[in-house]
Amino acid sequence: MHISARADYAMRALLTLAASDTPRVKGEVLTSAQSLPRKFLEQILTELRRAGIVQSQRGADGGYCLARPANQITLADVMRAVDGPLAEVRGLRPEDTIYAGAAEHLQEVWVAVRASLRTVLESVTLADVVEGRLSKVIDRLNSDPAAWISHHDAAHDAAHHPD
Amino acid sequence: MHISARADYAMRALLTLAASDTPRVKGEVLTSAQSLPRKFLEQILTELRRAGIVQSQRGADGGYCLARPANQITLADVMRAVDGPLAEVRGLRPEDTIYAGAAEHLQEVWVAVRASLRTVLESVTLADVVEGRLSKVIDRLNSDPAAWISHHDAAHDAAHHPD
DNA sequence: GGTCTTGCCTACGGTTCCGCTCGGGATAGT
DNA sequence: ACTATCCCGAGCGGAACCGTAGGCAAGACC
Repeated sequence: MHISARADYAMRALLTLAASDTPRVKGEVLTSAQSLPRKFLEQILTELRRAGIVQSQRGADGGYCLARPANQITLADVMRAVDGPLAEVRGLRPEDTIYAGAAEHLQEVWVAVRASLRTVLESVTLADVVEGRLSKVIDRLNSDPAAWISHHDAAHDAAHHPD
Repeated sequence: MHISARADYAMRALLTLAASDTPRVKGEVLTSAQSLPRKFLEQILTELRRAGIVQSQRGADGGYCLARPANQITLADVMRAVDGPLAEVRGLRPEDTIYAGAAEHLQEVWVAVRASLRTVLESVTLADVVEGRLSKVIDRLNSDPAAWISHHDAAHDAAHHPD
C-alpha cells in the first residue's frame, strides 16, 4: 500500500500539462516546474505516451501534450499506466486469489479494497484536480477531519501509531 | 498499490487463530493449515506479537492466540502491524506532502485514497471475515458486479487492460 | 544540407525492500 | 534432563525501485 514516486511524478507532470495554456510543453519545463529528476521523468512520459495518455513531438519546438482533454483522463488511468494494476495480492489480481478454511472470505476483502480505490481514482480526472474541484466522493471522505490525521486511536497516544 | 505477502499471510494466520476453538495454536499448525512458509510466518507472528495483536506461549504445549477478541481486531490493525502506514507517498504521509503550482490539490487526492482504504479496513474485523459477514461498506462495494471484473473500459477490449 | 533542439531508446548502477532460510538460544512442560 | 516450542539475529538471492548516462532519431530553421 505504497504510492510510488513514478505515480506521484506522473501526476505532477500531467497536471502541469493540463494547466498549461500553450499547446505543447517541453520536458525540461515540466521537470523544472515541479523539480523532478529530468531523465527519470522522461522515462515516465514515455510510458504515458505508450499508454495513450500523452502525445509527444520531437525536434526543436517539440514537447508533450495530453492525448485527450484533461477531463477525460482519470487518475486511475494514470496509475495503471505507470504502476500496472491498482491492487494486487502477491502478483495476483484480487479475484484470482484462492483461500481455504478460515480465510475463505479474504478474497472478498481484497476485491473490496480495490473497489474502494476505484471509487476514488476513477471518479476524479486531471481537470478536477487542477481546478481544485474534487468529486463529491472525495469531498465526503475529506470532510471528516479524521481523514487528515495520521491515525487516531481512542485508547493509546496517537503518536505511537503513525499512519 | 501492492498488497504484500506479509499482509496476506498475517491475515490468513490470524483468521485461522480466530476460527480455532482451542485456546492456543502451534505455529506449525498455522503454517500447514494455510500452507505458508514456516520460518517466514514465525517472523510475521513476532511482529504481530510486538504490535499487541497476538500473544504467544513458549515451551511444550506452547503456541499463539489472539491478544484481543477477534471482533476487536480490525484489518487495518493488522496491515499497520506488518506493513506500516496504510498509504505513503514516497515515504511521506499524505498530509505531509507539499505540492506547488498545478499539482497543488494533489495532496487532497492522496489523503482521500488513504481515507477510502480506511473505510474498508477499519470497518472490518477478523471475526467479520471468519463469519463471512463483511460490513455493509464492503457489501455495497462488492454488490456491483463491476467490482469483480479486472477492469472494464467502454471503448476497448477488457483483456487489454488487466487490473 | 547542416545544425541545433528536443524527444526516444537502451543499458546500467546503486540502493532498498521483499521473501525466505538458517542456526542457535531461551522457556516451558513432563 | 529431555523435548517441544517459540525467540532472535544474521544473512542472502533476487527483484523492484529510483535515477543516470550516452547516443540515436526526428523535426525546425538557416
